[in-house]
Amino acid sequence: MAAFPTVQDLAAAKTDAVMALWKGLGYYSRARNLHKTAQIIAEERAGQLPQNAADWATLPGIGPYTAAAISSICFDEAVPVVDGNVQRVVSRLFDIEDAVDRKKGKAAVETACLALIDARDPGKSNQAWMELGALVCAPRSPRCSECPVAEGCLARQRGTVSDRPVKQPKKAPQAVDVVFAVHLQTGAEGAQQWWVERRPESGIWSQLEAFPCTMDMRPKGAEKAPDTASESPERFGPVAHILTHRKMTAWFEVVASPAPPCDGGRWVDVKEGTANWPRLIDKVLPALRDWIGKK
DNA sequence: AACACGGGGCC
DNA sequence: GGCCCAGTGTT
Repeated sequence: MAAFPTVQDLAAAKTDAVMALWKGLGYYSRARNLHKTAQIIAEERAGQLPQNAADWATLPGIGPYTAAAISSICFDEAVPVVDGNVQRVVSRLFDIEDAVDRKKGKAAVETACLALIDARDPGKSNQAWMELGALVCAPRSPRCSECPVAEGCLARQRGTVSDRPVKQPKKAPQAVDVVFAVHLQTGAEGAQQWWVERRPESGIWSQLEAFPCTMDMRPKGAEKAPDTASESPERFGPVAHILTHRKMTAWFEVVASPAPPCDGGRWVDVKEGTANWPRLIDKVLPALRDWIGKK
């Protein structure tokens, strides 16, 4: 607000300036979308803000939650603001058995919310329900004795508070075997170097650098690495690494074949050289250097 | 519907 | 130190 007090200021700002202020907050696409939205409002809408939730939701970065929050708080529109807190409060109040992150359960929460909005001040009402979830109707150890609506809470009457909200069971991360090919050479100055390639634009580790690698999904249910992939004098590993949806097991194999010359690849000093590594590689680098040194 | 984004809170 | 959280956009 200090740097860009008006929509016009934000619209006129350089992307770098916006990103610099956002630094450290995460979710950088939000800053880009905010900037884009300011430009749309300033340049295509003559500086006029949308006046209702449906119109707000057409702008980049504004989804149902933000559209409802802005419209109810700023324009007194009686639309429910459904965030994680409200999902919890409402699913307990009405003891909703459907998963709140599925269509049916979402709709049930939304419908119940409509009955909860105080039309005298929709913005305050929405903020109150969110705050109730944040401070009283906590995920664990909710303070039911301090809750102003405990009397009418169905989950409390039925003893299902700790079972609400129901969420769709998330599927187990898939097991993946990764074999990195470590090509080595002795550089012009006599330093040992390894071959590093830029990752593709999309998919895992995009924008980063890594050793060339193959990735094999393990058959469903297979937890242990197949014997053929297990430890051998030729490869360093196994290295376990967990991502949001993948459970990786990695090996690093020094290969005899010459490094594949390609655009976006380069030789990096094993000792000093740095690259934009994925965390998986970053964390094993010291041990990997050690292992190569002993070979 | 599944997944990525990136920090912070919590155990 | 690892696990989970939660809106939005993309696939």
